[in-house]
Amino acid sequence: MKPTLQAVADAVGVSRSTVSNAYSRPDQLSPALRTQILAAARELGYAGPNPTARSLRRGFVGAIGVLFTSQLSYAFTDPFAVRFLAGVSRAAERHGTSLLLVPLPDDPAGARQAVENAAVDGFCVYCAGDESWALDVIGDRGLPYVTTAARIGAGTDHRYVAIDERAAARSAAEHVAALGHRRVAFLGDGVLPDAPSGPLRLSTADEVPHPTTRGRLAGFQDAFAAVGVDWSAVTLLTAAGNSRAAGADAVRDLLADDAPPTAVLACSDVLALGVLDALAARDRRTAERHPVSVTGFDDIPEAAEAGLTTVRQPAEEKGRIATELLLEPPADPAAGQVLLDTELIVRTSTRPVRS
Amino acid sequence: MKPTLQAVADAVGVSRSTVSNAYSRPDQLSPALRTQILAAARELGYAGPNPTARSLRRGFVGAIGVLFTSQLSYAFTDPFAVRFLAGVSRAAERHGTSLLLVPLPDDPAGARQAVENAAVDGFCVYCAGDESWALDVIGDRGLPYVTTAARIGAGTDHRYVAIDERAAARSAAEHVAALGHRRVAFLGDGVLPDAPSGPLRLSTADEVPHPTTRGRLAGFQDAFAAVGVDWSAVTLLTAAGNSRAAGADAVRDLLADDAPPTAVLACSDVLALGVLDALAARDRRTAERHPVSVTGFDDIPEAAEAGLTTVRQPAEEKGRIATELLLEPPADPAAGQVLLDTELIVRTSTRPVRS
DNA sequence: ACCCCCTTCTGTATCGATTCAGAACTGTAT
DNA sequence: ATACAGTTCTGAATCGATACAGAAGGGGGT
Repeated sequence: MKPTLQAVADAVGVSRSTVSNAYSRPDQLSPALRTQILAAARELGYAGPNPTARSLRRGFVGAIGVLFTSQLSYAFTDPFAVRFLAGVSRAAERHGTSLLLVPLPDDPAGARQAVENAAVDGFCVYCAGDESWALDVIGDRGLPYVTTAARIGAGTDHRYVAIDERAAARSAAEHVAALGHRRVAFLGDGVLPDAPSGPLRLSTADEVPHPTTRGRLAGFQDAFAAVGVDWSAVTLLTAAGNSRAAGADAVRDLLADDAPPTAVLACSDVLALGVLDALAARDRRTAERHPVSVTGFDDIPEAAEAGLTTVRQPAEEKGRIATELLLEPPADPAAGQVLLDTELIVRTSTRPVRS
Repeated sequence: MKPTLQAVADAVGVSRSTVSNAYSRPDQLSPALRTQILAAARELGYAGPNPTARSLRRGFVGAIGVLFTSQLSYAFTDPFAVRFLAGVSRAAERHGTSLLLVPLPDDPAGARQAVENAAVDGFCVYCAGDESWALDVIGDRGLPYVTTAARIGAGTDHRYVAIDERAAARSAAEHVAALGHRRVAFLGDGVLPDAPSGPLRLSTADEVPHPTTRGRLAGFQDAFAAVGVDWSAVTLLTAAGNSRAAGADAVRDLLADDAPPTAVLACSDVLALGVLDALAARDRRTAERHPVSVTGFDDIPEAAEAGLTTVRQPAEEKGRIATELLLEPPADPAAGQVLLDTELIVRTSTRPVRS
């Protein structure tokens, strides 16, 4: 059995409080006694106060939870999420706060419990699906949280760091529209939950449950509606998961059409890269006859190498700011609602439509 | 003030134990009462048992610590570390265990405390520097740990998942030697602590403190010694940090020499990519006059795109196995010491020396 | 000498739950 | 009617520390 504070106190012949002070408040006892206590502790193999007991008594933990509303291991697959995490860890590092990555089981009850049982002082929620249930649980626990998307219907004290998804997506779509493209496809991840990869019919973007995807699709729609391309004229594609493979799967059949779209607008770089993969896999003649422009979203490092036209959003900064917002809440609630700038990065994956 | 278990008990008119059972051992009370208790809890805004108190009483936490013996944010910068983390998270996910990423302050005392204060059931230690102090602290706390490198002088019960660094490095060096290269440079990260980027003199690889780097340098040396190239004839380079920029910095001066080495063997892909950057930055004439072969180590995704010859080690598997070893220790201690296979991947960055 | 203050240390209450032996109650077999 | 076995619930002890009010001891000023 590992020795406790009490054991050390007994060994030295002082009270528990004094030993506690030796560790946590050195100014409360004489240096000589402190040295003696620490020596005795080493002797006994006491490695310092039990973190759990300390947290219980002190009322705080020194760790924040990071929640991905999707598989945790997915977070390490998406370069954007990794950059976000890098930002989070940088801010946490500065505050001496640890990061608790909480995996969420697939079943709702289990996921709920995971959030209830996390020993943390607050949550940084990376929105990648339906997270409102989690925010409710966190709220019930009385813990603060910060999200990466504005929560609809939340009060003015709700802190978040987001981008204007719709405007950002529109900027990409306007660029593509300006190049003359009129027969286009929109590609999103999980546009409708559980829908298989491939085309989908939807009367309006409002039907998409996930707010980020909804916003981006709406932005695409805005730009094309402005040049007279009706929503019903665009092909809407969904991918089963935000992965390169899923992106490729989603467009494969469409590309085999007689008259495939001249441009595909994807809701993420990862999906867009998958589209590029699928395009590269076509035979030479098809590729020449039907060139396809592609845009992504996020501007992950791989996008530059692939020459992908995309919308850049500052990933690391998003993570860093979110964490800072959580760890040191601004006095002014308005300062807790951050909208980051985005920038259209034009590369070689978008070209004028062949006339 | 958030309600406690006691508050719920009082509201329903039962004992604390019963409320506790309602959450943790549903079979210990009648379904009717349980329903009533949960309803009352919801009513009061009680979000379930306090995780910290529960951990204290139960004696375990449900989280494992992940320790990078370097800046935590660095972990998200190195693709190899990210793949490793992906493996860790996959295994943790399956066990319903959370991951506590602990940032280590620069000062030794603070770093020690960070390890002492982490509320976890065990540690997964990613070796990337000097970690023996941390292992000592973890051991003193009576917690289990798994490392990514064999610990010298550790007992047969020490669990780790590693590769044969020396043999792996030798395989790369033999390939380069077979291509006829004799004037070569070895490049490592932090070959000597605090040494600035650039050349270094060392009488033997044994002087390198970090075991991984030491093993790899020794492996390089083995192969070249076998073809008659003495240790004193190779240029030893150190980089200040495992980054592309540091790798480029380390070789820049050397490349400007009249007779630069014909090959650079790096201890990581990240450094090797930096070398490629530096090579690409030379003017055309120099590049043609002095072609340089380059090898890396790890086989990160970027290596393939860059055509980098490298030694592949299974990153995700390393993380996954390490975590499994921690969470479900094998009965047979020998099964706790895993050596993974490596494979030399020959690409275009190595070519026969010009005769 | 006396009083007061300051430093150093002690004792007790407390953080919020879980555990486990046993009490109370119910129903069943004898 | 009695004993016995289950089920359901209770109470006290416990996990390992920290906070805070106050006791003890030492020194300076008058």
